[in-house]
Amino acid sequence: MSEHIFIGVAWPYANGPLHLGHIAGAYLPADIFARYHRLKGNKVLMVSGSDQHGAPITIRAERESTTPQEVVAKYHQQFIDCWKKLGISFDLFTTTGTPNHTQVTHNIFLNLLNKGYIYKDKMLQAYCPKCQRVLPDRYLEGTCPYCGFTKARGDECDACGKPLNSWELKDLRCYLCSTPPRFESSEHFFLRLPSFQDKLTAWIKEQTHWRHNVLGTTWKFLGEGLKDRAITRDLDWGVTVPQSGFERKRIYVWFEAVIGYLSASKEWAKLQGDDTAWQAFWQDDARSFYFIGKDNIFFHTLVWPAMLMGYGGLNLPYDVPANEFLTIEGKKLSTSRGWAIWLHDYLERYEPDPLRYALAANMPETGDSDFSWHEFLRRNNNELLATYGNLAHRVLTFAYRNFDGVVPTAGEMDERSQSLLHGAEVTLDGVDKLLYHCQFKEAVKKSMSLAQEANRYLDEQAPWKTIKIERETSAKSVYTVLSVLAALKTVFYPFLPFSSERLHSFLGFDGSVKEAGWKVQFLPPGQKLRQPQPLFVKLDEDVVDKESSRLDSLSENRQIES
RNA sequence: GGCAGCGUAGCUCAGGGGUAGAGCAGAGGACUCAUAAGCCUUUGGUCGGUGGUUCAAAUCCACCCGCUGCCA
Repeated sequence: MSEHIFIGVAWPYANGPLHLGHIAGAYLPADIFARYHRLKGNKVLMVSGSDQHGAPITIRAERESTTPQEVVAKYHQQFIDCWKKLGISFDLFTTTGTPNHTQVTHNIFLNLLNKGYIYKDKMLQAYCPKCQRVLPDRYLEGTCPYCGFTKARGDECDACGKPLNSWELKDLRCYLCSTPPRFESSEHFFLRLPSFQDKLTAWIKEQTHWRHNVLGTTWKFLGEGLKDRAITRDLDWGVTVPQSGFERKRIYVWFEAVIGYLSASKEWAKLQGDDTAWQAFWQDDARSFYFIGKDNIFFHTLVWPAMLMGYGGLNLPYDVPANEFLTIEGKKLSTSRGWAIWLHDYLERYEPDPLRYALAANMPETGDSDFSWHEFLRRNNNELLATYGNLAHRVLTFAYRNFDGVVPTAGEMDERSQSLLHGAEVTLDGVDKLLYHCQFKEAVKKSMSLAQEANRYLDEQAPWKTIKIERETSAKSVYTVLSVLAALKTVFYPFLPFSSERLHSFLGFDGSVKEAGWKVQFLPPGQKLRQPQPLFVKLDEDVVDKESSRLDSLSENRQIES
């Protein structure tokens, strides 16, 4: 039976390029999951988009003497290019800047307002008279009252780690121009999160299938007690507030960005020519999955569900398989210090599949994990290429040369060969279950072990020997391994779509792996093979040194600049 | 500071009350179809530290140390 699977992926902030942490954390697992479900014959809707609002973008635009719209457009285009090159198969990747998004946001805002989940109140805000801008906490700087650090931010002291309220700081000033701010009273809307506390608690209790880290974080927030949160800001860049008197205010990004999941679904439906097509993914038995980094858990397990509960009639998340963080060469990623590997930069120089493999095989599912160029090289050369790529290449070239370029007729299958074919089906089944439960790392491992088993079989059978004595025996072994390759291109498809498609074609199939479905696609004897080529490129050892020094120099330059 | 997660073989990571696991790296071997890839065998860890609960702890508890994140 075909299922409806909604996949929401964290909205990247259109303020800078994407790095490997973003990919390992959200985009790659989401794409693996989407491809898997499509192959299973399920209906998948995977959406996301550029988050284009918020103060950092306006400030960046001012610094670069351009407009927020131009900053956003630049990165939005870069994101789209990256998705294409890396094979992240969104059904729609839009932005929060569409009229549709504004309309959907207004609809939810007014709905929650009418039901009393949103109320109006006054709050004090810091305002910089020189920048003529309301200053969010992190744009305030001053001296920490606890440790005396002179560059503490309005929300937290970087030196002693204490959380702060901006008015506690001594010598308070604007982070951008050092002018002392003045505090003004301003009217804003607030979301009554506490009124969802009980319902959320009851709902979270049922989510026993969620990851431990996600549940742990969620319970922590519930335990502390939810608090009301402002959902509007004094800004001019953002989604407008549909209330008179609020013409110069905008909806706070955190509130409208999560609504993007719904507005993107509606936009997708319109593009399909069926305005109601989104409903099948948001109602009834449809299950929704949200792929995010651990920093985003609060918004996806509590805030967004609360908004949905208040709104009514739409499915709450079925799962939020948040990943932990990726470190680079053992050090934490830092965009401001230039300690990052940028996706667009990687894709200019290397193939997508090896990266997908390296990140999936070591995905930060249960804890932070590390990416190093040495490890990347090893994964590519010793696992991907040596175990899987070489298996494909040795069998395909052997069949191509010795059996007239066609799939040989197997003849009678012995027990060993049958058990390997059975093993292929067991693997398919096992990977199926693992992917169903979002256990990506295990799924890669299990897939690779099938390739290992096939290598072992091939060595035992030695068709290169038997072909000199008994052609049928050799044909049987070759046929068996070709069938295992057919299974491998299927199990690996979610992880390695590009090489799977190539293998699919070398095996003589037409069309895409997608159409073949999640099953061992046995080869018709006599099917014409295509001239095989190596699936993966061996990387030279000096890649490690080159990339490491590149990383160091980028990082140093960045520090000199700032 | 509070809270959460993590700390397991040289490296990257699984496991999670009952004789320590995988892959890679290292060592030895047989083979040669293949991108000098593959296969077999093998070295290697008192599971961050100290206490405690238990017949039994890497696994539970307490405290400590280190790393990471969150504090809306």
